[in-house]
Amino acid sequence: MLIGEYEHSLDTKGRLIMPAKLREDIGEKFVITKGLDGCLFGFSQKEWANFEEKLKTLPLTQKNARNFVRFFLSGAMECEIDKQGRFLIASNLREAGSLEKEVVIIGVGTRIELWNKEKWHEYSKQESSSADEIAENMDMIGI
Amino acid sequence: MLIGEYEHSLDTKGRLIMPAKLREDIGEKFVITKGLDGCLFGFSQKEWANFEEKLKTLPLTQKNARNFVRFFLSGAMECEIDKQGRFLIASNLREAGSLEKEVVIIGVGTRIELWNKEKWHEYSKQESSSADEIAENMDMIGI
DNA sequence: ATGTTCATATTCACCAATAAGCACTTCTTT
DNA sequence: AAAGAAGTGCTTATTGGTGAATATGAACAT
Repeated sequence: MLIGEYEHSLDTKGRLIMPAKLREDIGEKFVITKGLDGCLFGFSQKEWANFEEKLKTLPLTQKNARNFVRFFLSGAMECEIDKQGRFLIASNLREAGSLEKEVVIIGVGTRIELWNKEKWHEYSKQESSSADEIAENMDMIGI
Repeated sequence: MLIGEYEHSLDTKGRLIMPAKLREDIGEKFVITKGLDGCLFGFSQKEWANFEEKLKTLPLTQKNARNFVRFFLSGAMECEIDKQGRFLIASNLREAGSLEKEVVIIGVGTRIELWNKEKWHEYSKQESSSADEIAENMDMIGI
């Protein structure tokens, strides 16, 4: 289970540390893609296979679905973690995720997400302030 | 059953004593997350597993669900109690719970809560003054 | 009261994770 | 062939997490 929030920075070559606590779960090789809400997604090989399966079931006949599939697959790349715990993010993905220097890496259960630090704080500030909504959701799933 | 109110302080590295009376129930490993009303929640592994299962069923395609899952999982971490009865709280969670030095730990049945001491006293003062109101609500659940 | 035990507080030293800089290779472009 | 860009790997310094040692204080028994 991937959880937690970590802050690290890209080096001059566009590499990023994979936080030690996520390394085991994400695996030595994993896949990153363009994500939703302006971040990048990262999947372990297992979860990626899972995700691919789901994409395959979408009807090619629907434009929506075609777009959705294109978005994820065209924006995907395989990453490998080096001996020092870093991985390289291709420049097109760095751009897609607005990653410049400071990056926030979060674990979201079955995937990780990479965020531009400022964007993340903006986003999470906004979200956690809607505590009532959160409480309602908690109700829904029974906490 | 987790009950009681305890007051302890963070050491310079951000570690906190788990009160002896809570240790057995919460377990050696447990999970803390951002909570509501400005405190942190702590769940035993069993309670957390339950919660995780439910989160997994939420759809990636809905923004609401994404927000909710992000809030809890990115704000969660697994803690382990060391031989001396302490556990480390990651700095982002210390910040989220406004924990500086003095911390109040309370047992709330299925979970514990960590509060900034001052905030807790403020909150509980305010709440206990409305004890009548609470009593009325008890009606609701048939006490 | 005295000694004993247990829970907690505090400090220090060590080790692992990370940040940052640099050198080397490969590939592309000119 | 030379220069530049991009990718890979190494080395060093720093930070922060972990464990050990010790001190304090409360609860309890004698």
